[in-house]
Amino acid sequence: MDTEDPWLSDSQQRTWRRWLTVERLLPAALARDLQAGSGLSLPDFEVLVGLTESPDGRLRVGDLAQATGWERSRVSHQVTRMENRGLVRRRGCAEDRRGAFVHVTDAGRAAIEAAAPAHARAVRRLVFDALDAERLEAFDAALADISEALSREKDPVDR
Amino acid sequence: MDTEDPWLSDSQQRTWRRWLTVERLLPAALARDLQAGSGLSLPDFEVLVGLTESPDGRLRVGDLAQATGWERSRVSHQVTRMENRGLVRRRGCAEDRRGAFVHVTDAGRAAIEAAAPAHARAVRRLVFDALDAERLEAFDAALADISEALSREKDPVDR
DNA sequence: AGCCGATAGTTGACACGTCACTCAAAACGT
DNA sequence: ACGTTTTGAGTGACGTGTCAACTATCGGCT
Repeated sequence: MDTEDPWLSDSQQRTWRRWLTVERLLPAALARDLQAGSGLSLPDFEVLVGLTESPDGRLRVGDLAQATGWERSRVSHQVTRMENRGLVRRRGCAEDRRGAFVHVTDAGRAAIEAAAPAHARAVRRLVFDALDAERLEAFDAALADISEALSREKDPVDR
Repeated sequence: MDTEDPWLSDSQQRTWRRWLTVERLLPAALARDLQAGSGLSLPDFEVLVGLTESPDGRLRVGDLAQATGWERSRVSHQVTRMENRGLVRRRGCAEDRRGAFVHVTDAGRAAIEAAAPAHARAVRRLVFDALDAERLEAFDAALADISEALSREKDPVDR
C-alpha cells in the first residue's frame, strides 16, 4: 500500500518498544523461575509437555517438532542434550526404520511434575493476574490477529 | 495466594499458546526479512539503532547495554562479532581508561540506512496493519500491564 | 602514599537455534 | 525389479545469550 514514511509513528514506536521489552523480559523471568525451581529450561519444559501429553509418553521426532512448532533439527539437538541429562531416551522405530521415538523417562516425568505448578503460577502471576478480563480478551484477540498476519506471510492466500 | 489449581484454565491455555506462537514466529519473520534485505540480524539492527541515535554515533559499552536492555557481556560479544564485519569499531576512552567507546562505522551507517525502511514496513505489515485502532490500544495497554508486573518481579516495591 | 571495594569491560564455557548438508530408508513411477 | 525422488533424522558450523570468572582501573578512606 504505502512504501513511503519509512519509520514508525511515535505512538507505534512506543508500542513497538513495549513489545520488545516484554518479549525480552517475560521469557527471561519465566526461564529464571523454572531453572531455579526445577533445573529445567523452557525448551526442556516444552519437550516434556509434548511427550507427557502423548498417551505413550513418546513421540516420533517429527511429531514432537509438530507439537512444539520447532524444526526437526532443533528437536534433534534438544533431545540430544536432554538425553545426556537422562530426561528423555531415544528408541528406534520398528515400522519405519528411518524413524526414532523420543520417550520421556521416569526422571523426566518427575521433573515436569515437580516443575509444572510453579511454572503455571509464574505465568498466571506475570500475565493473567496482570490483565483484567476485558484487556485479556483484547490481548488474546490481538495475538490472534498477528498470528493471522504471520500465517499470511508464506502463504499464497489471495494474490 | 493460591497454591492450588496447578495448571491454567482452558481459555488461559489457549491465550498462552497464542503468545508462545507469536513470540516464536514474529521475531523469526522479522529476522528473515531483515537478513534477506540487508544482511543484518535483529541484534545487529538494535545495536546500530542505539549508536546512530547517539549524537556522536558512539556509546560507551555500558550505555549501549542501557539502550538495548542487554547485559554488558552480551554487548561485548555482539560488538566483537560486528567489529569483525566492519559495522562498528571499538575505541578506548581517555577519561576512564577502563572504558571503551563503540563507534558506528560508515559501513554500519550505510547498512542501517539501507535496512530501516523495509524493516519498519515489515513491522507495520505484521503488527500495526493487523490490528484495528481499538485493539491496538488494548494491546499496548496489555503490554504495559505485563511490563509493570515484570518490573515488580525483582523490586521490593511494597512487601 | 597505600590499600580496598566498586566499577568497566572482556573472556570462556556452555545452552540454544538455524542453516546447509548428509545418510538411510521408504515411496513411487515405469 | 529398478532407479529416482521424497522423507525422517542427525551433524557440524556458526550466530546468539547467559553466567561466572578475570583484569584493569577508579575512587574513597586512612
